[in-house]
This record gives sequence, C-alpha cells and structure tokens, in this order.
Amino acid sequence: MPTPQPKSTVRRSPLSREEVLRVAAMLADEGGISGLTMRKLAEKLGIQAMSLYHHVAHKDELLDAMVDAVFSKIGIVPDDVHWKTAMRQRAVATRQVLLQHAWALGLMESRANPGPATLKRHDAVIGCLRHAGFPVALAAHAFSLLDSYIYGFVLQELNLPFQNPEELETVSETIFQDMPADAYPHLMELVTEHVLKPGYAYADEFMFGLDLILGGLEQAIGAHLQTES
Amino acid sequence: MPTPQPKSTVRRSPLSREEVLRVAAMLADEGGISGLTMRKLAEKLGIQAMSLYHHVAHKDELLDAMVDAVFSKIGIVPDDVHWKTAMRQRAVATRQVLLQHAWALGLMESRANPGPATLKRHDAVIGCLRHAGFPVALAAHAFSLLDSYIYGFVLQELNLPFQNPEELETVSETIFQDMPADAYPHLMELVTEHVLKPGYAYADEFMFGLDLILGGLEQAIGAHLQTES
DNA sequence: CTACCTGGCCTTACGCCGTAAGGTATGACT
DNA sequence: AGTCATACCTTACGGCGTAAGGCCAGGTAG
Repeated sequence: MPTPQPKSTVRRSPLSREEVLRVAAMLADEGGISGLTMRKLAEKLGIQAMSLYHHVAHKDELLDAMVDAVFSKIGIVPDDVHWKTAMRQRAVATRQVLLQHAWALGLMESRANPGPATLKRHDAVIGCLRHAGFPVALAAHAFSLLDSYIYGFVLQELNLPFQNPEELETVSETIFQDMPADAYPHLMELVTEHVLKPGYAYADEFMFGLDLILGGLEQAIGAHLQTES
Repeated sequence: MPTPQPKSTVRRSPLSREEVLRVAAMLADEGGISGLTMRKLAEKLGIQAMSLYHHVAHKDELLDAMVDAVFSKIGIVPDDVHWKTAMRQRAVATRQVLLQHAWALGLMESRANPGPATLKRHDAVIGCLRHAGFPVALAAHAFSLLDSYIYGFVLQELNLPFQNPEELETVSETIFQDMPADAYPHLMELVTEHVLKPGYAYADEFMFGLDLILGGLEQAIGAHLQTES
C-alpha cells in the first residue's frame, strides 16, 4: 500500500490562466491538437486534471482562448505605410504565425467565438483599407478575399504530405508507382517538371497569389476613384 | 437475466464499404465530425462497432475515404469551354460541395493521403489550364491560388457565427454590447453600414474574389503570351 | 482568538471513445 | 466431408472530458 503522499507541503505560486494557455499551446505545438488533453496539460503543469477547471470553464473555452492568443501574436502593422505594403506585411505575418501553430487553423473552423485579439486584428485591417480610401463595400471584399487566401494557402501548406524535397520525392513515387502510369498526366507533368526541380518551394507560391490579389484590389480602387471624380 | 438473443437468424445482404461511407457521411453531416463515432455508425448500420473493421482498416482510413468521396462529388467540367468559365464553374461547384459537407474541410487539414478522386480533380484542373496555354509554372501558381481561395473562403464561411441575417444581428449585438463602444470602430462601421444592410449575403463576396483572381490570371497569361511572340 | 469564507487544489466516478484479441455462424469450394 | 473465407459478435483495455464533492491554507470579521 503506497503511503498516501504527504500532501505536498510545498505551495508553489498559484497558476495563472496565462500560464495554462502558454503550456497548452506548447503541448499542441508538439503533439498536434489531439495531443492536448486536460490530463496531459495538468501533468505538464504539475497539477491534477480537474484543477484546470479553476482556470477555464471547459476545454472549449481553453481552445477559444488559444485561438485568440494566436491572433494576438500576429502583431500590428504601422499605419503610416501604403495599404499594399501593410496588407502584404500582415499577410506574411499571419501566414507565419499560423504555420508556427499548425493547430490554430483547424480550431478556427468549428469555433465561433472570436476573441478580443481577433476582433482587434480585423478592425485594424479594415481601418487600414478605409484610410486608404476604400469604400465600405470594397473594404469588405478585400478583407474577405485576403483572409480567404491566407487561410486557404496555409491550409494547403499544412496539408502537404511532405516538408522538404526528399520527402516530396518519396511521396510522389509512392503515389505514382502503382498506377496506370498515365492516370494523372498533367499532375505528373507538373510535379516532375516544376515541383521536383531544384529550388522549388511551395512557400514561394504564396507571394505570387498575394501580389496578384493586391494588384487586383489596386485596380478595383483605382476604378472606384475614377468614377468618383 | 436477459435471454441471450436468438442470434438474429435474418441474414441481410452484407454491407458494402460504399454503404459504410455513405452512412458515415450522413452522420457527419448531421452531427459534425465529432458526432461520427464507430459505435454510432455501427448502430445506424445495424451492426456492432467492431464489425466495421471488416470494411475499413481503422477510423483514419474511413476519414480519408470520406474526404475523397467528397471530391468525387465535385463533378467534371466540360473541357470545351474557356478556361475562365471552367475554373469559375469548378470553383462554385467545389464551394457548394464543401459547404454541403462542412466536416470535409476540417478533415483535409491533418490528412495527408489524397485519394484517387482528389488526384483526378487536381489533374483535370491542371490539364484545363495547360490546354489553355498556361506554362507549367503559371499553371502551378493558378492552381495553388484558386484552391487556396476556395478553401479559405469556405473556411471563413463555415466559421461565421451566424447563418442568416437575424442571427447575425443578435451575434453582433452580443459582441458589441459590453464594450467600450468604440473598441472596434471600423469593424463596427463595416457591420452596421454594410453587412447588416438588407440584401447582404456573405456568399456574394465569393464571386468578387473569384473574378478578381481570374482577371489577374488572365492578365498574367496575356503578359506571358506577349513575351513569347 | 475564534469562526467563517474563499480560492486553489485533489479524489473518485461516469459514460463516452478507438480498437486489440479472439470467437462463431454461414456458405462456397474442393 | 472437410476446409476455408467472409461477415459478423463479445469482451476488455486504456484514455478521454468532466460532474460532484472533499480538503486545506490564508484572509477577514466578530
């Protein structure tokens, strides 16, 4: 029979909600979102699972807070630069943060309670566009379009079955080997003649799309300003 | 003591893997991806949970197959139309199917084994672009850009905390009520002066972005053809 | 000084989950 | 008649989120 533990007379400084969130994000970074369980989180914090419920109401609240924490990491773009520059910077920063915390994008779906940091970021983006002369409707369009692109790109990037050229090679071999050889001719061409070429990095595609979108928005606002004068 | 069940002498026609997939998608449509458990699926099929493992190796394989089944529902676009038309049609169809099965997008992330239907769709898209004169690199860009936009847009659409104007109103009230009133001025402006206006539907934003992207691609390929001649 | 309250933690227990291991009845093929 | 594969079932295990309730130190009030 194990002696019933002297109840740990040591009274460490009490946990803060922030600390819980920090460690939760760490755990999710390491083992994916499914690796984040209340029990493991508690263990990492040196407490029992149920004690976590003194800091968060339930796991969903924890997840909501984690998403918002990610948004708060995106950072603020100075508002004295051209809107294109600001949007580009913000897009790059957003992508980077979302890649850093691969679980965040998955959480965003299914989670419908934007936190303060999320709302603040949205407000800053819209404000930047409005100050640049975008009418409300066009600002809404631009906002939706840019975010859609960023999220979608990261989604695909996270979904890639490889992280580096060697992996890609083995994966594409695996896919293409046991097939009618010409089952996906165009896909095959694209992979062998473009993706597998040295120097290729999927990440580079991001800038192409981003600049195409920003260019399109520039034309749109140009057209708007013309009709106004 | 319950009599041990007469072992159900009725021998219904054996289940097919397709039937399992069909019912699994139904369950996920109804109760979200978390509502799809092996036990509930088995129950709906009239069998025991473990019997499912004669049709799929494990749950992950089931999920992979479900994603591929969704892609197979997207349909093929006739290849005798202009690439812009084809891309637009395919984008619309993709969005529609992904909205219909809200769980699919969430599954795509974290799942790294594209199935045959997925590969076939990719091949068709790239083929369409190549036939329209896109060089390989530009086709890759366009492919990535379009899919990113579609997926990202649907992601945001699914993430919206409302499904109709009334819900939107209550939600925005909830968010804006207990706040410094001017915490998110631009967001507030956009909501009250644009989103809450009668006739607004977030879905309409989709076409704006799609056409902007298609226009940008058209310019890009125009520039390419010019340098070639 | 004592009594009480409260915040922060722990214990136990419940009903879920995916699935490993192994059993059984049916029908087809030799 | 014997063998085998197929399609199903039974039991059990460890892990999950969390409801319910207990315990103990420190602060506050009488």
